[in-house]
Amino acid sequence: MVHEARADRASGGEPAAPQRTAGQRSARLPRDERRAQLLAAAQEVFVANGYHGAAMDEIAETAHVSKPVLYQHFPSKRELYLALLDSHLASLTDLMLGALSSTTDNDERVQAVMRAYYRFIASDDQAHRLVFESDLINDPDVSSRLETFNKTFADAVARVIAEDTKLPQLEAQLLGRGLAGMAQVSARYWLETDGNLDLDVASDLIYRLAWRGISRFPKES
Amino acid sequence: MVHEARADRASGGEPAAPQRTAGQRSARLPRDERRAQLLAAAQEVFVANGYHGAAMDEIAETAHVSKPVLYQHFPSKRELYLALLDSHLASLTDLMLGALSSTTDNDERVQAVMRAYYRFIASDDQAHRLVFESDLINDPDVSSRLETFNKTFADAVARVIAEDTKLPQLEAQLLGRGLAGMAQVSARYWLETDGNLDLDVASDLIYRLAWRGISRFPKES
DNA sequence: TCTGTATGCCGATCTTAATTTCCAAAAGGG
DNA sequence: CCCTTTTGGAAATTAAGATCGGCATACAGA
Repeated sequence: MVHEARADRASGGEPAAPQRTAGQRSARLPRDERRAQLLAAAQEVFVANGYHGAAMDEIAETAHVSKPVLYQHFPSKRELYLALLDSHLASLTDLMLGALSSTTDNDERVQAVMRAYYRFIASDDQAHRLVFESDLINDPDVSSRLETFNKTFADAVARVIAEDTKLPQLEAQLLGRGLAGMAQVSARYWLETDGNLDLDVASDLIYRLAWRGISRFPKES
Repeated sequence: MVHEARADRASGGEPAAPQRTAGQRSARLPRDERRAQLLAAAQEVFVANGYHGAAMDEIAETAHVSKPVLYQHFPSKRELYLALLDSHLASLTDLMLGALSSTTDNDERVQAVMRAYYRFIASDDQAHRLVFESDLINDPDVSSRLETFNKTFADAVARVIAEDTKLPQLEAQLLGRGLAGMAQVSARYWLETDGNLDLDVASDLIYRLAWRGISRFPKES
């Protein structure tokens, strides 16, 4: 059951239709399109199995392509993973910073950020599994990229906090990290119990929890 | 440079002293002690390299023991890891539930829980890296154990929240998960920037953030 | 239309690395 | 002194990442 669909190339040169039916090896593709397709296949397999659980064999198979093709586009499994991670982190960063600059009111800012976070987690490519549940965290490149993102995000939140509470940098940053963690963890939990709670209801709940916590935060208890 | 410390056995049978100097292969040990020693060595290597980065070779070497000895105590690398994970999760659960039952005042409860969390993260065996930064999360056994712990903890917090706010189960649980995430993430950040902020100061900051957020949480904004 | 060239693609290996096991030697108790 | 238990060197096994050489296809220019 390995070579079930190979007759197309062996049976003469008749090019017939340029597009093949699903389940076949793909026809020749321009480099860019092939690359995009490989990334999509890798995304699927990485999300389903994690980095270590994913085999290059399976990624190639998912893309209906042989392994050498994969290696013509990405020098290694690790590079392939990093390409996906970078792409997701870039778009997530855009979402976050966009939400932060969507208003000048800090209250609304927190609400917008939380909602953006939930939207990202809910996005149907399950990018969050690659980003927040990576099993390659020990790789220095992976952890440094994640740390860069977390810092960017937490610092932005910390600025809002510092502005609203006059708390010193260091402490505002700790709170920023805490709120970032709250968003991440609660959103992932919400996703698993989806159907029970609407996205906006859930993210608003967390937003109110966060905002009540930080607004006019007292320096002494 | 692989077998640098192997002269003891090759150079005649002279048993000399029953205990060896450090760096040598160990003497015979009662089964329990040997097991404990192996667990300690595994803990060290797993923490330093993650599950996938850790080699049974290195664990055996760290314990000054050969690989077959390791396999006489643990049937596989995975079982060895699970034994450690179980042990850490059990003690963490104890810490949490202990903190929750240390008082009947919800305000103080939250403070005690946060402090306990920070203490666990700060514990010098770095157990938190095995628990919260595992690169074996895709293993069903690992993730189910983690989920069990998270549920236990978040449910306990959710009970406090429900009591204080009259919020429905579902929403209280979401907030519970969020606060658990806040504790985890902020504590790990705090650990990395240690020296800048005292444990009690940091955990109190987070506790106040959490308590302000949840106490008398309004059902409508 | 014919031919040369560059590009895309694949089957079949190669290689490495890490877990797991085999078997003979040593240690210690009765 | 023998017999059971424990130990380690070395090797078997497996699995997965990475590669080699050749074949087919599209297309440009004559």
